[in-house]
Amino acid sequence: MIHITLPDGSVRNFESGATPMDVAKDISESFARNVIAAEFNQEVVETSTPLTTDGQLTLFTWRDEGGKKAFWHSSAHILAQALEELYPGVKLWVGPAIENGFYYDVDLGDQTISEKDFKAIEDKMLEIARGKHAFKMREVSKQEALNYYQGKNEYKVDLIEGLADGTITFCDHSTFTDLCRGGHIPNTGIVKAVKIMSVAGAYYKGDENEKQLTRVYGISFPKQKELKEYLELLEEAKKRDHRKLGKELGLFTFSQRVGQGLPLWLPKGTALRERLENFLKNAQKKAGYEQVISPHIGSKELYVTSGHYAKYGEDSFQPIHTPAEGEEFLLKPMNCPHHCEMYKSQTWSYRDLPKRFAEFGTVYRYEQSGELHGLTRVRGFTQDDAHIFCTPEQLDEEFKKVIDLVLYVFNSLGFEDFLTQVSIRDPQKPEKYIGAEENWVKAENAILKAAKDKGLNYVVEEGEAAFYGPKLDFMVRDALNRSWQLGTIQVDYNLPERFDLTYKGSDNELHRPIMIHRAPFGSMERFLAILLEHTGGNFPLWLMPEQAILLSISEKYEKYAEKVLNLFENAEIRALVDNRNETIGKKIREAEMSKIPFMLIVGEQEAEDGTVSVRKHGEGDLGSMKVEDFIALLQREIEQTLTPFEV
RNA sequence: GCCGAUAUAGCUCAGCUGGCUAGAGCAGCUGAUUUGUAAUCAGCAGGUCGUGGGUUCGAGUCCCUCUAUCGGCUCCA
Repeated sequence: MIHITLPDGSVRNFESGATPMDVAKDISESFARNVIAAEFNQEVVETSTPLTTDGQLTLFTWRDEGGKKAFWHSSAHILAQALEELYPGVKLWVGPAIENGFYYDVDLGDQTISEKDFKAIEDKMLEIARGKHAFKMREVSKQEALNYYQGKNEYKVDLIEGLADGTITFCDHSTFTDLCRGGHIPNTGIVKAVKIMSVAGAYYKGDENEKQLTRVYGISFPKQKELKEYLELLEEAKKRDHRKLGKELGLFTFSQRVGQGLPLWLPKGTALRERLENFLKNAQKKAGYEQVISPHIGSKELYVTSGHYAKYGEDSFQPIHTPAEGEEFLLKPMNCPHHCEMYKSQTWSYRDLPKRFAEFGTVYRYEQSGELHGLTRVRGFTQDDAHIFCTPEQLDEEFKKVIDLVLYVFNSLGFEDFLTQVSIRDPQKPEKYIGAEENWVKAENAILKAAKDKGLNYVVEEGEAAFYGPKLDFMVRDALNRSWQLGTIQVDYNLPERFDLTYKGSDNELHRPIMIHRAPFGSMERFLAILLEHTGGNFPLWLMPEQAILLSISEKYEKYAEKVLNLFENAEIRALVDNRNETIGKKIREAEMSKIPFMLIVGEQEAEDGTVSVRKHGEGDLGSMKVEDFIALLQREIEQTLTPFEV
């Protein structure tokens, strides 16, 4: 019998010869699965090492974020050492763990790293790892720290100057030393697999005006197998890339000649998009919205009034001049000013409010070329925009109604795993925002209250607000786990002020309405992109461009196929017929690849019995059934995926 | 915009260190075949190798410009 002291101080008894893994299993099965290293009496041991004496055992896991962070942050140290050895004179800045892996920012001087150098870096890292060097923290005085880097590394010196004496620590392993706050695995030997993922430029201190350093991205694992699985996962994710699927499914395209960031919607993509629009229009109609339309350009004066011009004038497409009249116009970068003018087209009583103007408004923004990305970041896109003009008393209620609408949209499209974020001002940078302090406070409080009352699980982000007001954003991740803002709701006291919007109150005085900007999808382009990546192109049945395809065994059954198609059309089922002179195998293969949910094979048997032989995408043969039974089946499935919006 | 990489037929890709009329599969067209649950067979056609310039006896291949795309950074009303 041996006595093992666990990290929490408790002592347990085990048979002599028990391994750290046995101990871990004893604590919990799920814990054991995540053990990556064990330390016994301050010696790192294999998790399968038999323990024969009493002692203290520390287990390292990456069951939680902390474990992964320590593992990857330690790997960043190994990367830094490898870079120092391979690129003499390299100056290190920082090397944190990130969500998947780690990076290190370095100044390579006049040297460069490219993909063909990755293997050498990986080999060097593994060589260092195999040395099983312990990570040892030590405290140093500010002066010692400065002396160490003075004249050798201005980035570290700058870092240290911002730190308080007495809080500075170095971490050593092998012959390598780095300024570091800590959080490591016991030694380098636990890192068994590394992969350099990419190199990129990254601005020093994240500031565009500073020097650009080289950022080396990597990932590491305690087992080779896990690295392999991770890389396979990435390959899988690539298959769901909306740019690839959009091409394969014929939804949209881009043309170098039309211009970058300007998507071209093909017939299938347009049908899909229109279906999404109608879905939202229906819900909005129930929720008391009225559709409006505004033009694609507006006078520069309009955006000067709104304040957008001063803030974003240089980032817009530059003014269109009409020399004869001397006027200037901008391509519409947002719809709100237009809707404000619509509001001003007549006088309103408090009895008329809230007024809800909705528009699928196409806007144009001159995004920097390097920021463009498929359909998620484009220069011309359509917002499912609406502006609600309401009284201060109505604000809370209206805001909550909008949250309900956004949640309805997300639920109907299968987005369950979204984040909500309350974006407020950066108190350090008041110059970024317009409007009175008291209004900002009111607006921020209104959003926080609504989010709380609705039970949203939100995070608060300082400095993420729009320049005219705070917002509540709904974020969804793409196939590669990158987070994108989709739905947004914003409270605005400023535009009503700038446009001098009013309503007559019950006291017979004029009052200022409050404006809510909101877009449940965010933009049709980005929403569809993320939806594509989530579903891999297998959209909810109600949204599918083609819900069923009739595949004739041979051209002889064309008449019957057409007859069934007619029945479908009467039942408002979107279907088509593949009556080509091809084998049934080929027709099935192509229908499967184009992700049509139901394939209906019709041949001699079916024509005789008035049936279809049903094959479901991804599932296979369901057997044959009467045409009317299939119609009922399909309609039932649609009802299950699309519940109507309840106000 | 910045750093790095990439660009060959409608699509996916091959073309080694520069060397005879640039290849394949799929898609397309023509013909044969009339087919029972993920690719029937044969033939034909299709590319000024992203653009413009340069080096060279010779450039898809090497160098530069521009354009677009990809991974990041910065930005995102």
